[in-house]
Amino acid sequence: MTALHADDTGNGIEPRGEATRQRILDAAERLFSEHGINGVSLRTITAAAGANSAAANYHFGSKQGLVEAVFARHASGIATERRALLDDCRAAPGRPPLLEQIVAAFLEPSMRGQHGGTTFARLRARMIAESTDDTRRLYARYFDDSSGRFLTALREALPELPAHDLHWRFHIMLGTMVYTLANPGRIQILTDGACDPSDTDEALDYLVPMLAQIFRGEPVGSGVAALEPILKVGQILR
Amino acid sequence: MTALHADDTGNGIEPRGEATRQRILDAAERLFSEHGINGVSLRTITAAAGANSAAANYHFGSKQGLVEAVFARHASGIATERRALLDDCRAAPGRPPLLEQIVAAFLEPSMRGQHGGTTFARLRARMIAESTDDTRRLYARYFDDSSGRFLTALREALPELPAHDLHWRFHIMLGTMVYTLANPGRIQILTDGACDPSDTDEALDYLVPMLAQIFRGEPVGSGVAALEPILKVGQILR
DNA sequence: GACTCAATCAAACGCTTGTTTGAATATCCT
DNA sequence: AGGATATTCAAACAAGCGTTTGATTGAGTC
Repeated sequence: MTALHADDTGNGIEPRGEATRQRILDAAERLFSEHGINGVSLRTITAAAGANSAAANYHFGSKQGLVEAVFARHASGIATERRALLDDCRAAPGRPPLLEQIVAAFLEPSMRGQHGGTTFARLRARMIAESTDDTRRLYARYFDDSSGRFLTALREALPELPAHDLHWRFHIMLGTMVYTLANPGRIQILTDGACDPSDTDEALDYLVPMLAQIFRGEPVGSGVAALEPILKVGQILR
Repeated sequence: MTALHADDTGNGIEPRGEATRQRILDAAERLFSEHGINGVSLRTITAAAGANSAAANYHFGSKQGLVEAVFARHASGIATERRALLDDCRAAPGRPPLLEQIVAAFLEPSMRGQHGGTTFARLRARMIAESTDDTRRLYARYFDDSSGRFLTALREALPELPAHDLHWRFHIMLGTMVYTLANPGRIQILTDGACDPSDTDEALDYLVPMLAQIFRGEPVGSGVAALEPILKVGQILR
């Protein structure tokens, strides 16, 4: 009744409690993504996992420990696959790498079925929005490095785009991705099903070329200037 | 010690408990937006408001009642101002209405200082991500009508854009707005402060022309077709 | 078969939660 | 003044929370 769990040592045999551990992780991932982290109790999770109420604390130390374990289970996989796909882009025959390919390399690991699928995606979106200091640190630890790599790759692919524009468009890409992952259902009602962001395959098919087009668009500074004679943006309404 | 509060009847004098009511609303708005709805207790709120622990239940019936009151206080104002600004667009001299103007009419009421400012904006973003059935219904009740109006206005402004593209771009606009409102601080670190989405004025100056440019972009279907000889999107990586 | 030790279990810990209660207080009306 | 009413208050309620405890289990080792 003492120490925390030690990771699978790599040999074929697994620790005896591993099955329970996984069931708790699965239940926690599902319930956290459905009701938010503060919205689910450890008792609910362990009950759903068919385990004793004390099992979560035994295997993960605390609720926060369980949260981090749930997050780490897929986050590192996503970050790793992102890096690999980005390297593939750069090693491609026709360089510089195609913008679509970079965008796809960023989005696919999050939105395709592996790495927890839509359930884990929804949890990530929740964490970004809930965004306590704990979760923010957690998110940054796993994803800031990969985001940084993509920013430099994008800068190489778009050498003429001002940094200001690049960062804002990256921000748009992140926002779109998170919103797509977080929202299974609202938009379809509004649009009579003309687009379905909860179908992540359809979402990828649209978002990858669309975001590439956004990155390729001319810098917005000049766009504003061209518009100025007509109406100064930012003063339009006030 | 019985009935719930009745709204200000419009005459100069206000009910006696109105001051407390407002202090509770203010404290709740701030704390909800900082820690999420499930992350704050009524006791914390009433303490921050300098009121008795029972005051929240007295004035709003229940915690859910307080949540709805906090939301309603600014949501209806935002929706109303949106409608008014959209009508202004259509009454403008040079028709069809400028795309920038429509986008600004959609974003400004949420992102400018009135209607709760960044605090309430953050709360909205949280609610979208938390997205229980209750909050979803609440959000829809106040904003679906205005979103619908903007969709038809955009369709008029862009008659040649397929509905599918229009809806997806609207989705991108929503996601970008929510992400901008939800995230005070992460991107700046990543980008050395080259863009600051938490400064909502700077955000508006960039997002309005950028989103207009996005809406004006050519339909993505044809973009994919043009790309097909090189690489079929959606099969790029798998 | 005895020993070991990770894993499970029922039970309890102290604390916080949302909500209710009934008395005390403040304000207004006549 | 006095009575009516709206609001505040301290206190309590049952329920649920995260966590800890100490006994019990059961597979692996000697």
